[in-house]
Amino acid sequence: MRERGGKKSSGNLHLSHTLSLNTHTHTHSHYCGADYTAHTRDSDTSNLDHTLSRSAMASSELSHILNNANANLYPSEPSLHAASFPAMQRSTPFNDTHYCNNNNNNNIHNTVGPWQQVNPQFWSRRNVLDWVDFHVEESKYDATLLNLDCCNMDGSVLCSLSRDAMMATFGPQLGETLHRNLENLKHKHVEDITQNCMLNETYELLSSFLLDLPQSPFNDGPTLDSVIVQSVPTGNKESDFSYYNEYKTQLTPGSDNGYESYSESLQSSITGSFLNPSSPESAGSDSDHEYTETHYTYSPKSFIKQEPVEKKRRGRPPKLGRGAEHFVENKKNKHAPRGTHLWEFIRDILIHPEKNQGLMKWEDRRDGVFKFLKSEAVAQLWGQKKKNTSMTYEKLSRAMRYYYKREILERVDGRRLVYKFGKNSSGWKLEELGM
DNA sequence: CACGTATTTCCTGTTT
DNA sequence: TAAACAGGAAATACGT
Repeated sequence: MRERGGKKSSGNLHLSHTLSLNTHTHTHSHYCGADYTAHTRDSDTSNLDHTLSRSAMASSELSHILNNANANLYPSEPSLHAASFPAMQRSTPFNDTHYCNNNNNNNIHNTVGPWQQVNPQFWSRRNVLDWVDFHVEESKYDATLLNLDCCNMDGSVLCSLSRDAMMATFGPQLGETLHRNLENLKHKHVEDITQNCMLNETYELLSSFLLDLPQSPFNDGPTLDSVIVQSVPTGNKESDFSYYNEYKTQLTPGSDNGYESYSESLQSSITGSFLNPSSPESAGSDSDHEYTETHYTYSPKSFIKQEPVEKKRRGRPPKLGRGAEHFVENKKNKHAPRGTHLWEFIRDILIHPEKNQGLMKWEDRRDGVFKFLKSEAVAQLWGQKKKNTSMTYEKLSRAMRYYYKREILERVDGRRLVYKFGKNSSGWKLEELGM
């Protein structure tokens, strides 16, 4: 699993091995597809994945990529388990060069792990471990100086660590390297998500998208480039991440299942692209959030946390950046188009079962009862749509609960992750959809 | 600018 | 025990 081009670990401790011996928290081969006996899964999800994997094979390259990823992540599917990462790597602009921008090792091109494909936020503990291990080896750091317990965290926890926490955890030397690399990975992943999103929307949905824009400047003869350029975020991504990091003070340990983490991140970055062609925000740009950051100064002996310059923002993040606002204004005058609200977003995922890749499913199609299968992935997708990287299912579900009172949703008691559309919702019934 | 709406964030407590 | 669920309270963006 940690082949990395056959490179030997030059006397350094293999962290992943050591830690897994200590903790027994890891299942094996989350992403290599070699050993898949350890996984057990919800049968609902499993069945759905079978279905979706089949249907997904038909169309785009991204679907193909997703299947390959699923094969690695859900290796219990016998027909798919042989597929491997090359397709994924091809699909993402995320490359070794970028990843390796902090070091000069020649072996690097062969030694990066699958974790590099994935938003660090979704890393499993195993991924975190591999990532730390990689840097320990690259920097010839003496791993015996590391407290292995400190590596026992998943990506969401890792991402929530501030710079000084990283230093404290991994020591000044390694901590600095890791911090810098993590920031790069996070930033790069945001770009990847955006690019994936744009390309999918553009290629898959360009015609309907443009047809939907009677007032758009594109009527003069839009080009793919013009769409993409207008859609690329211009905001300060760093602020988005610090926003996320600083808010995530309560560290909720994420799933420890590597396959799930991979899957969810892929679904966040890939599946989301298919959804809501008419949503303005999905084509919008980052806003110039002015979230204040906590600043740190470093001195050899101490880390001094400086007080934030301003108070931290709370509540709803800005919908769109200025550039995109412009764009959307042209797109549709004034009124919020279909897909703007959370319940519409959820509905739109549900009414495109062939494209939702197992994020959600109908429990009772006629009654409008549905279930979140990958709640955190849906939340991430919603966050992606709203340009809010800190969205979680917990927060999304709070918004869902507000719908009960408005009768957009009805309660479904005793069933976790299950909701039902209420009388004030629309657009989901078979009749309404002409089916 | 005030106000209403629709979240988003945070929190405490409860249930599964 | 962790993950969901429930809702109150407050913050925030955005439209009117």
